[in-house]
Amino acid sequence: MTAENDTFRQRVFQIVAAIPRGQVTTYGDIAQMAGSSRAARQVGGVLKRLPQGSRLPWHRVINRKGELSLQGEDFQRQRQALLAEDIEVDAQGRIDLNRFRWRG
DNA sequence: ACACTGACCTCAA
DNA sequence: GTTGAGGCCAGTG
Repeated sequence: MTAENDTFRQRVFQIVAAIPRGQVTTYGDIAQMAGSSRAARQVGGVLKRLPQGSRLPWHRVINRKGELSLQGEDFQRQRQALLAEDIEVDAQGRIDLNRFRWRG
């Protein structure tokens, strides 16, 4: 966590913070916006290790298939957070990207 | 510097 | 519709 290595993480923070309420985007898209188009996994890594108490809307980030990538209780929490902003998520965690995807 | 991990993605079958 | 293999590359220890 040196000064230089913070750039990717910082960009991810900034991009995720910019996702409007009621919309979602994908790990891959964030990676691309952050300037490293093939670092989709890293976006997940960054969000996984968010400091507790962060107000970043991490729940608005899903995978390319339009599904939540989390499991268990985390899955439930993300689903509730999305439903709370009127995003339609079925029991399988699927979302219609054509309707809720954020276009920057 | 090295080895390993993984909230991903693409493509092939 | 599914599954699996292979690649990707920023974190982590």
